[in-house]
Amino acid sequence: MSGGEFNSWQSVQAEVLRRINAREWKPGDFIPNEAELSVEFGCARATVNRALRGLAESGLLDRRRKAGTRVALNPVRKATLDIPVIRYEIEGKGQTYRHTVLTQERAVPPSGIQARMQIEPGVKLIHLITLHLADGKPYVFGNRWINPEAVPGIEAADLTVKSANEWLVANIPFEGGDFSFSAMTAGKREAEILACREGEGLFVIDRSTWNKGLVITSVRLTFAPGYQMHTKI
Amino acid sequence: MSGGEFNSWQSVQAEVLRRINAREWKPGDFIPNEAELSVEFGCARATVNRALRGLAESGLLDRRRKAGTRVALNPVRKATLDIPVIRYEIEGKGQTYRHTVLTQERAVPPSGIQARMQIEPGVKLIHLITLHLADGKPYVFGNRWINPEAVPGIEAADLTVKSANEWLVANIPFEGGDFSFSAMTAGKREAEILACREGEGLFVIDRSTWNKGLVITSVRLTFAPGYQMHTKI
DNA sequence: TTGGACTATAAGTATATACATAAAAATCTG
DNA sequence: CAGATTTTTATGTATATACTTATAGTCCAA
Repeated sequence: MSGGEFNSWQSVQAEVLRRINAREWKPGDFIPNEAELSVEFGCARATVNRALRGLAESGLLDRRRKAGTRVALNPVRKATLDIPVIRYEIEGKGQTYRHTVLTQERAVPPSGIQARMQIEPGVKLIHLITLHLADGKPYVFGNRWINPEAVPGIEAADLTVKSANEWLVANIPFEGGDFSFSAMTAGKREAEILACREGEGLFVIDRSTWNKGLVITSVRLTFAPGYQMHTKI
Repeated sequence: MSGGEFNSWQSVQAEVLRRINAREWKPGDFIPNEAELSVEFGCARATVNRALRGLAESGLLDRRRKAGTRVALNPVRKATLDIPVIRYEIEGKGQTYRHTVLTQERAVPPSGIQARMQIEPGVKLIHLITLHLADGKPYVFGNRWINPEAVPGIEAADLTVKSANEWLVANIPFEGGDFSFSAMTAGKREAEILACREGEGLFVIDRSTWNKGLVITSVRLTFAPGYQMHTKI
């Protein structure tokens, strides 16, 4: 072979992709090793490595040392989705953003939150209910618990000016977070706040962020009807 | 500085992350260029490049040729989520999987589907309603349209044995897909199929996949109440 | 003052080489 | 023959070097 010249990792990747799609290399098949491919493609092994690594990261190839590289059997595709700050999301659509703090208090969290945030029983957290509006219409409301232990300076911050989320991302570093996406049924409270009917299906994001083993904050975002999250692979 | 030795891209990445978290490099700041960092860290520029590229991919750094590298101002964090085949998802939880085809027909799609799949008006597609069960209980139901034009062999396939999704991922290569996640309110039909109450909030995934410019299939997955998608960053 | 050409710069990439590491396969040992 | 040990091998990574490419910034001319 080696009719074509492959002198960039992108072209190598494209060719490998083509072979997978054309079923020249079928799911489960081992493909030639990097050394062989680099000879066939007329490029350095590092170039092949770069190309294959990308495909492995996206779940299309399985690679193991010594064993080799094979086309993934069950293509668990990985989609990446952007988690924007709500203000940017709204302003990005050309709408005006506003947010209001409905309540702010110190309180002992319910047991679910307590467990998720790994808080000792009886410890009080900051509890914040906020509403974000797009063009004046309710967009999403947030039910947020903040661990003041993990967030120096939060007491002094005026969260009515900048939203808690924005204040946190701007001031408190974090290592990771976890997200869950689900749906709920609008109860009386949600219907009131989001100006929708009781019983409507609402999109919900639960998010916790942590740093140095301490959970900083845990928030449930309940979106007004019609909200969609979008991504592609 | 250069007190510590950084001889792996992971350690360089960790150190850069630490500086960002410690606000030594603040959001919006330009950080030293690769050449300078490689001197400071006592490693090759390629190693620094590898480290920074990873952080840029995850949205924490903005990199532009000539301009340089800066700490991202609005940290649009990118979460990756796995899109598994439903059978694996269910079996992975230790439950038994079963699926049934409720209806299968050829029909002209509604205009929304027609537009999304870029189908000429009046062309008939394969329309498939399926239900996936976990431990015998309704888990998700799929409302799927398949473009037979793009899927050779679909007519001959028995989709009651293998689910349409599995058949497609096993037999038809695809280049990309797009996903949207949302919530809906259970109507009479959904309530019946999923054995839930009318008016419950349900999690919905709409997915289209394409190859060579042709949309292969478009499906709406409506999940039984309680379904959650999970990811972390 | 604008707009196009030029230049300097930082990231992006390719390559040969060398060594590290995980793990499959082969070999040795009790 | 089971279990431990060694060998082999494919991927993973580091490095020096060289070249490519995008583009911010500058300069000059219309």
